[in-house]
Amino acid sequence: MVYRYGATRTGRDRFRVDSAHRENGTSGASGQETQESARQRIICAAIDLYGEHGFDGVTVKTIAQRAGASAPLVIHHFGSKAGLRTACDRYVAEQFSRVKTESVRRGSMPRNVAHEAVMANRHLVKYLMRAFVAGGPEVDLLFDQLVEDSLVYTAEAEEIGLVYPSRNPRHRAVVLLLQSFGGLVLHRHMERHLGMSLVQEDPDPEGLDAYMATLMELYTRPLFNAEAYSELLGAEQAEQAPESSAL
Amino acid sequence: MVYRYGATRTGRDRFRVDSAHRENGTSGASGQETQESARQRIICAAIDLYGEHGFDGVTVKTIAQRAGASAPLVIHHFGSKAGLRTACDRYVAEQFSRVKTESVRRGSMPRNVAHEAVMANRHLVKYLMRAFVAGGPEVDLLFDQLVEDSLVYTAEAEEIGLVYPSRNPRHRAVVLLLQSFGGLVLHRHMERHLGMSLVQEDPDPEGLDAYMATLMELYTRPLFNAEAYSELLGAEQAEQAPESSAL
DNA sequence: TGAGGTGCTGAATATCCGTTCAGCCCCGAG
DNA sequence: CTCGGGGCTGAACGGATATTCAGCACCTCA
Repeated sequence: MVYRYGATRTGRDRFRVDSAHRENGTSGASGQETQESARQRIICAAIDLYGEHGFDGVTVKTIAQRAGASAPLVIHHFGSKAGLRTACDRYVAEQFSRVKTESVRRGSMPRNVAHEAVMANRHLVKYLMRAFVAGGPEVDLLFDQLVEDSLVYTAEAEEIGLVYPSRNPRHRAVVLLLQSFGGLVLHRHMERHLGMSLVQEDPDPEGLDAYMATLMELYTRPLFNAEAYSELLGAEQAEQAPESSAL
Repeated sequence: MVYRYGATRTGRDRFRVDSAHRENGTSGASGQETQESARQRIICAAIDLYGEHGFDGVTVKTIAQRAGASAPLVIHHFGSKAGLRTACDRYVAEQFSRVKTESVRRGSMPRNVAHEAVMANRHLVKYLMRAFVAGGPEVDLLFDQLVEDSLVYTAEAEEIGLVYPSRNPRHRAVVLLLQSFGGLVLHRHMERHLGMSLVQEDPDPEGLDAYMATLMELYTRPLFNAEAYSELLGAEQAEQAPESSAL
């Protein structure tokens, strides 16, 4: 009963990381990998269940069962439930960095990296969203790295003329990242309203196209009329209202 | 030891709702309100603590202590912890609708409503973000109402010429709402990177201005060069990549 | 063959937490 | 004054859960 991510490898799954790639816990781990090590199975099960039900919605026993192991074994390997949590954080961070390095080695266009990486590793992303709202040292670091990567990619895109420059590229990167993740964290409501979300099992193409079209509209055309806005702002007497219904 | 929201009423607090406004549980509740009822105190304490630590991070006992009551009293009033949760959901939804109706009665510009409402009711917003990611009937309904409201406001803004029309206003409203809430849900990282967040205690003005400037830049000027983008898209052979690093 | 070590488990433990119970205080009605 | 009831509490209960413990199976090396 070995648990395995996903089902079939479609064309879009180029970016999926191999879940069987073992992260060596102790340096001299005597290799015995006729099949996935229990430690690895536990981590994968935990990531899936945590991503689905949140950190507090899953018991150690449930994770162990899903991994085909016993609860004490989980403790044996990770010391405690918190230890498992940080192990998962580390594992996810490592996998994401692997995705990144592999995609640059493959010479992919940077503009595809993030999106395809998300699509191909839903479990990891779902976990990551939970982790981002919960916070934690490992995961904060990962977020920071995403900001840096985003800055690099955006700069490259600027040079091609694909992206317009910003007065404060770093701030723009952070805000864009936060906004993008917002749609993932609240995928529940995205599913309810748009009929799809990026992390659901089988996103139907038309819903995805609708979402992408909306994003493209938002990002290729202005939303506010800047002149009308500042005009209106000047017309109102003392109302200090720097922003609009966009929160 | 009566717990009370906030401290002093500044000019910006026009939109704050009166936390003492009692929601009548049983219809014929014999009124005895020399001070805030315990039921109300418990709800306020729960909203604060839930918003701060999440639904699973707080015990009934903690809530009771904060409200100056005992754990059994919480159960006595709400039946169970889940009952308290739905009572909080209902209360928050009611407060938000109150904010809305009061602001329209006051004749405020709709474009200010959302932003100022957020600023003035941080506890409610913090709770709401937790509730949005957790989901639930009451809270889903509230989200849907926010979408509808946003549609109305945006339509009005369109007529003034403040906002440009969209091919699919509803989709745009949903995506904008999700993106905006993303920044609130992940306020942790917004604080770490921008030095402020909309739900923190005392947002320093310069950080807020920086954030607003970033938002305005994003919403008044295009981010992508549409021509360059579609050109690039046509140039690439079979790469089906509908979107970019914006996730 | 035996010793030791590793991976793993079932049962037991300790703790926490939501909930129940029996009863107190206080106030208003008869 | 007495009765009754509502608001409220301390103590106890029961279930769930992370963690510990003692030991089993198996494998390796002497």
